[in-house]
Formats: sequence, C-alpha cells, structure tokens
Amino acid sequence: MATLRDVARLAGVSVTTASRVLNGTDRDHPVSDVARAAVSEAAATLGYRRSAAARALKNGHSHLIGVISADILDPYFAEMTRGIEIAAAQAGYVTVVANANRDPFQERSRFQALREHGAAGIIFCGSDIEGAPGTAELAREVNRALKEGTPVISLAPRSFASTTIVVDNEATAYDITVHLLTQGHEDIAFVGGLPGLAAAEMRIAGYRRAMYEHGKLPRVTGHHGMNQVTGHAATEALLAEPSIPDALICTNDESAIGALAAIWHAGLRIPDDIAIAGIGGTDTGRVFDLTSIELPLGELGRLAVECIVNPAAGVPSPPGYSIREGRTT
Amino acid sequence: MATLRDVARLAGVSVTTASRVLNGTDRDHPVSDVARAAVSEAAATLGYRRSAAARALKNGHSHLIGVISADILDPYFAEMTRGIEIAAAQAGYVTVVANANRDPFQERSRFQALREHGAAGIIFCGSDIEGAPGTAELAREVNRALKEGTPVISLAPRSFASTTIVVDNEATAYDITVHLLTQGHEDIAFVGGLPGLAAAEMRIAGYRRAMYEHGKLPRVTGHHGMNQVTGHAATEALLAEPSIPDALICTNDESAIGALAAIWHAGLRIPDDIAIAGIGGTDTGRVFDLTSIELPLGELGRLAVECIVNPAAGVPSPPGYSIREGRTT
DNA sequence: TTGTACGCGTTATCAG
DNA sequence: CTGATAACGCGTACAA
Repeated sequence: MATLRDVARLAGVSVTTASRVLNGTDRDHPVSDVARAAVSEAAATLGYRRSAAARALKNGHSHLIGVISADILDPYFAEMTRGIEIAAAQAGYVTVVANANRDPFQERSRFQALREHGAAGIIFCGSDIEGAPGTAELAREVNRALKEGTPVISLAPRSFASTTIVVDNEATAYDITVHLLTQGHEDIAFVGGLPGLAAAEMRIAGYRRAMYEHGKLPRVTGHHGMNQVTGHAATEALLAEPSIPDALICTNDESAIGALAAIWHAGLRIPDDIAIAGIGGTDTGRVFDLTSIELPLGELGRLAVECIVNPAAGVPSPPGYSIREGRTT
Repeated sequence: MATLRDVARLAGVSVTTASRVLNGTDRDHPVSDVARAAVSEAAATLGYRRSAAARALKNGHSHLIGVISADILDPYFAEMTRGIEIAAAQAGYVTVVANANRDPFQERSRFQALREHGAAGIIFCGSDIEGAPGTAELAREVNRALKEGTPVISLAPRSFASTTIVVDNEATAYDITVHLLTQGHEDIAFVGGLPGLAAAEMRIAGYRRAMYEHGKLPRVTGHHGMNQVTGHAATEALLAEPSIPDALICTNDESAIGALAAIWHAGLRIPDDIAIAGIGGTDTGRVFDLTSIELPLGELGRLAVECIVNPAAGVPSPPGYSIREGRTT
C-alpha cells in the first residue's frame, strides 16, 4: 500500500503538504497550485488510499457508526438501519451492524467491540426487557461511553440513560384501537409482544386504555414473540378457541402479516370475518394493504445519525406518525 | 481512555507482559501467574479497552468484515448478512454493512471505504447487471484488492474475478419448473427479474429450458423488479390480461409474496385458480407456506466468513438446495 | 520469564 | 506558503 510518505516523495513535497491537499485542509493552510497538482497526480498514479486506522488512532475516534439491532432480519429494524446507512454514507461514515437478539450480554459485548473500534456513535434499535439479566452491566457500559463523550442514541424505549428518539408507543396503539372501535369492531384482541419488552408493553397499555374507555374487555394473546412466525402461531391458536374476536391489533406489522397468513390458511375472510391492523409501516404491510400505524422508520435512523455527526444541533424531536387505512379493516 | 501503558504501570509490569496477557499470547511467551493476575486486575479496575485502530495500524488490517449488499431491506440478503454477522462475531470480527442499490458506482465507493478501514475481507451480496456503467471501474478496484491480498467473496454471480460461492441459479429454476410441470400445471408464467441481472437471467434460462423440454411455451412477465412491490404490480397486470396462467414461478420469494398478495386481493384462490412458487427460502415464504426452492442463505454467509477468516482452507463448495412443497401449489 | 525500543500512517504544532 | 517532528496505542524483534 502506498502511504502518504510515498505520495509526498513522488510529488516532491513534504508529508504535511500532501496531507493538506488530500484532506482539503488547504482552507486555513493554503497550498500552491503546483504543489496541489503534483500531490493529486502522485496520489493517482500510486493508487493512494488513506488509512482509516491511522486516522482513527490519531483522532481518537473513527468514522464508524455502530448499530446494535435487536434483529437485523426484522424489516422494522432493517428499515431503520437502512435510514442510518444512507444518512451515514452521505456524511462520510460507514455503518457497522451488530445483531444482539435482545440479549443484554450480547448487546454489551457488541457495544464494547464497537467502542474498541472507536465508533463515533452507537445506535440501539429495539427496546429492552425489564429486569433481564445483564441489563445493569450494559447500563454501566453505556454510562461510561457517555461520560467519555461517545454519543449513544436509542431508537426505542430503553432503561439506560441515552439520547432517545422514539415515537409514543402507547399513543400509537391507543389510536389504532380507537380507530377500529370507531369502525364498529367490538371484540378486539391484541396479538403479540414479549413479557417485559418496553415497547411492546407500552403498546398493550395503549390498547387497554382505549378498550376500557370504550367499555370493552381487552384480550391479550400470543405474548411471546414479535415476528411473523409467532404472529402466525398465536393467531392459529386464537382461531381454535371457542370465541373468535372480530378484529386483531398486532404488536407490529410482522405479527400482523403472520396473523394474516394464519387467517388466510384458515379460510376466513379479511376483513369480513376478522379485521387486522398492525403497527409499523413496512413495505410488506403496504403490499398486503394492511391497516397500520405508519411509523417514519427510516427518518428515525436519519435523525440518529444527525445526532452523532452534528452533536451541537441538539436532540431532534421525534417525527409524528399516521394511520394508514388499508383493506384489512 | 486507559491505555496498555497505564495497565502495565498499575500492574507493575512492562507493556510487553501486559500485552501478552491481554492477548493470550502467553502460549509461546509464558507469563508468571502473579504477573498475569496483576495485569488482569489492573485492566479490570482501569476499565481497559484495547484500541482496534492501533492494532489495525500495527497489523496492517482490522477485524472488520465488509458486506456490500444489493438491498439490505431484502430478506434474501438480510438472511445472508445475518449468517455473516453470526459467523463473524464468533470469530471475533465485526460486520460492516453497506447498501449499494445494485449501482456499480456506489459499490465502488463503498468498496473503497471498506478498504480504507482495512477490512479483512469484503463480501458481495447480490449479482451484477451486465454492461452497467461503472462495472469496469469496480472490477479494476476488486482486482487491486485481490492483488494486495484482501479476500473478496461473491455470494452471487459476478462479472469480476473473485471467490464465488453460489448455488446454480439455472438449476434451481429448472427444478422448480419441472416440479410444477410434473404436478400437471400447463400454462406457467415466470414473474420478475431485472434486465441484465445475472442471477435473474440464469433463473429465467432454467425456467425456459424446462418449459421447452416439456413442449410448453414460456411466458416471462414483470421483468422490472425483484421485490414484493414489483411482484405485486406485475401480477396485477398479468391478471388483467385475457389469458391467465395456471401457475406462477417467481424470480424470488419476495416477488412471490407480492404475487400472492395480488392474487388474494383479486379474490382468486391459491392454488386452485393459480399456483405460486418462489425461489429463496426466507421466513416470509415459510409463514405463507410458499412452495419454493429452499436456499441455504445463512450458510452461504457463514462460508464466506470462513474463507476470510481462514483463507488457507480454500474455497468451500457451495451447499445444495431443496424444494419445499408448500400449500401454494 | 521479563523488558526495551522501534515503527505502523496520520495529523497537529510549531517554526520557518 | 512549506516543512520537520512529535505523538496517537499497540505488538514484536531483540536483548537480557
């Protein structure tokens, strides 16, 4: 690999000058046109590539943005990650993605790895499970990072201290429930979630509040997963029960798609026999024309990157959401 | 940040000894138990974290594995990425994911960024489009990397030289087509693809071969996309035509899911009115019990990591695939 | 078994 | 406008 030294030598200038040209630092440290040209040409013929490692060592941090995702397969987080990646690339950063399976220990080890690599900032996608073992250790680690000046952003409710950019989960579930209630649905069940998972519990709380306010009895089922497979299984079980609800609100679009498949397999009609609504706003939801809360997933990712790249700008207020009325209700 | 020096000083040993303990290099360079204990304790109390930048600078390459994905939102590539991430983490590497939108220019700039970061290896997910502008420049860059010893692995057919781990696309399409033909389907259409996209064209070729061999006329439609949205649109258009096929083979599971939604929306029955098959083997396909070619996506990712982490082992032969018989045919 | 000292490629500082 | 030089944190050849 050609180094800055090599370029400087070939161009007949000092490494300092070469560095200035190659970094556009010739604003405050002017460089003659001849020198600039010579350096550029030398760099081109040598195929010079700068060393991110050396720069990171010198600067104390790299141009890496870390993402710790609860599940990189889940389109919900994938959308966020995509938003992050696009914004990061525009700002000249690269995105390091780590999968953590909602396990605090894995989150911590990934967090540490990211810090070892001098990440400019770390973004958490996915909320945490209350009282899960390892939570305290993770929190301590996050605090240290914060203290040392590494921005940590959470795109979901989190029990540790960090910049948080998140839409109101309780409100989204409340709104979609009221929406179905207003449409005349009576017996609405809530499908999906994970015990202690903050975002999921908040959604259930919103659902409950809406139901109580309308004098209906809430019914929560399939509280053991947040993906298509668990949504499918939970709905299959639900359909086997004596009394079948006339509408389903699912903890996320993924669960809703699973529910849709189950209902379709059972030979029931949507929405005539059972209506379905989700929360999320992913492409799959749109393809099935799912009634859902449309969350600005990619935008959330963009805002998180903003926070890291330009910390001075302060914490942006989370964007709003809207109800998308599909043909599943 | 505490440095190795700090740890060594607190432990009352030299940096060498500290380094040996902290890296497990005390195989060939034995360290006394007292020293080892002292170092470990010092590291713990200081909250020592090693600097990946310094190590990368020293070693000439980092423990980063780069992934250039055609579309990080596509579950097909997301599955691969997940396989990569898991295998990489096990080997002590972190995964850098870049989105390239099948654009050679974007691929090249991401490739360069990854190289600047001293990636130990770079994996391409997604094949390329024949004759697309920028292809030559990308190829040149890849060649340079190869020459300099950076492994480049492609998990899809690619026009540049690189280690390639890929299942036989032509054969998968041929097999699934024969499968449907054998089931008695007569008028089978092929949905999806992208002009010039290697993987897609090979699948179409396999479909054509099977059809010709059975004396049927091939019909390719919706040759303008590989995702749910395009699959949905293509199928909608198809259903509006005077003659409707009795089965659809889709270029991938994503297209198939889109097709399924369109058929469902049109009020037709699956598989009685139209059968559907995909190629892929993603979770969404399984949830809808889609008949499909089950590709070992995660395994492909694992193998790619293997190549990078342990280059001496040589190129693994690509794993096989199987037909999964669902209820959509 | 332990330690000394150098250099990896860059950039900030300071001196011309 | 230009350049010499000193770190940044680590690993390792070499010496003891």
